[in-house]
Amino acid sequence: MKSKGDRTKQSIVEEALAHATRVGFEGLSLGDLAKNTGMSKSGLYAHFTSKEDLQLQVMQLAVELFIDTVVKPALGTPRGEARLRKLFGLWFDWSRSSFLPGGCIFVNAANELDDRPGPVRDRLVEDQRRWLDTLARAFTSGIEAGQFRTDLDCDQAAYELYGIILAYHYFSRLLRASEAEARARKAFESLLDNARLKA
Amino acid sequence: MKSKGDRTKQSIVEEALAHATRVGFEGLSLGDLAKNTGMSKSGLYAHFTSKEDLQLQVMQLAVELFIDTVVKPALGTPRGEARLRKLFGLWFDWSRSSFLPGGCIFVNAANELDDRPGPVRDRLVEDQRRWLDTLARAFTSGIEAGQFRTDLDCDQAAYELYGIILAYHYFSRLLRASEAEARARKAFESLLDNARLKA
DNA sequence: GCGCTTTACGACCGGTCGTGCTATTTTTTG
DNA sequence: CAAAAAATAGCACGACCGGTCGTAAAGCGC
Repeated sequence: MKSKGDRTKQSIVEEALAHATRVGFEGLSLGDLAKNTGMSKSGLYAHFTSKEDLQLQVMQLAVELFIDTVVKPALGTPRGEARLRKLFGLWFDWSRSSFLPGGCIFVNAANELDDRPGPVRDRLVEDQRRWLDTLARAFTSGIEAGQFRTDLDCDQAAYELYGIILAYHYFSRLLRASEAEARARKAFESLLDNARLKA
Repeated sequence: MKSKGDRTKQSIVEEALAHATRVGFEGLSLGDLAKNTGMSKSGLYAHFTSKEDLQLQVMQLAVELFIDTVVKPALGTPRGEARLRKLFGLWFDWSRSSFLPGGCIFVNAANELDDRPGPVRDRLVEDQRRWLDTLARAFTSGIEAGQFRTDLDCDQAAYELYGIILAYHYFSRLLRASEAEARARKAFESLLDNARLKA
């Protein structure tokens, strides 16, 4: 029941998402997008009320894709350490998915928007809080399952885990370091080790 | 023996550095800079051969300031753990210094330039490699001083340390989380703990 | 304080930006 | 198949972009 307009709009936003991973949200240009989608600038623009509207829809699509690729599939694995491993592994798939030629859009956006107030930033912050909460809760579940120390600071663990993810992004994207993933996985194991109950 | 031109040029680059921490290197606009420095656009532009030239000089200044505020002062403390602590502490001063209202310029630039080839990116990569090497060597010194495990993977430790720094930047700048520094320091202690010789 | 050099200015270039408005084409519906 | 509705194109706008002029003023060694 999707109209023609809905379909073209979807493809525009997808193209914009891919482009945004490379040039950022502000770097998106309606002219470029029109060229890449084979449309006229005005024909493309008619689907949105403003550039900011476009940016918001890109964020929206990114969040939906992230939930589909990372969060939902992980819900199928048992709580605690197993789910944590799954989340971590799926994040690599996400950050390398064909939708995101420039790497994780959230990591890119976090840096670009941290000093630019507005609805796009607000939306990002909201969703990132949710994601960190998901990570923290995975640690909490690990405690409840008897896998992790009862005195584990779960928010702290989520902080450190996200640090590992950010470092991976930095090493692989800026430095083009081939060992980036191995380093991230090693750090992850070390983090889990510290969280575990000691014999 | 500094001429008038040298002085104004310096103040332009300083202003550009501060501005770049908020809007990025590409976001720098000659018109805005001219307004902020009270000059005409053409008068300002006469000091540079191109916008890219300006960007390179901003990078250059940032590196010099970083070496002065972080690297050099740390050389005064003994190698190994003490120096590592000093480097870590000084980095906070750096990232909050008045030169950088938008946070560490290197963290911002890393994300902005990771997909934009060119001399500015090349320069950044070179300097960031040096910085990571400094961190790794601090760990090596800790081994030689008998403070850390002999089987410690120093590059891995540098990776994880930079992850902590990146997470701090993310938590404080995007999420405006007041506990960001405390989290970073706790993670740092945990990293050192893992590096230390076990009893 | 003369005269050369450095520094800064205002005007202006071609180009691209986001964003309207109107016409035309295409899709959907009765 | 025609009428209504939706989608797209064409065109123009004001603003701003990086960059180039020729020229005037300020700095400075002699």
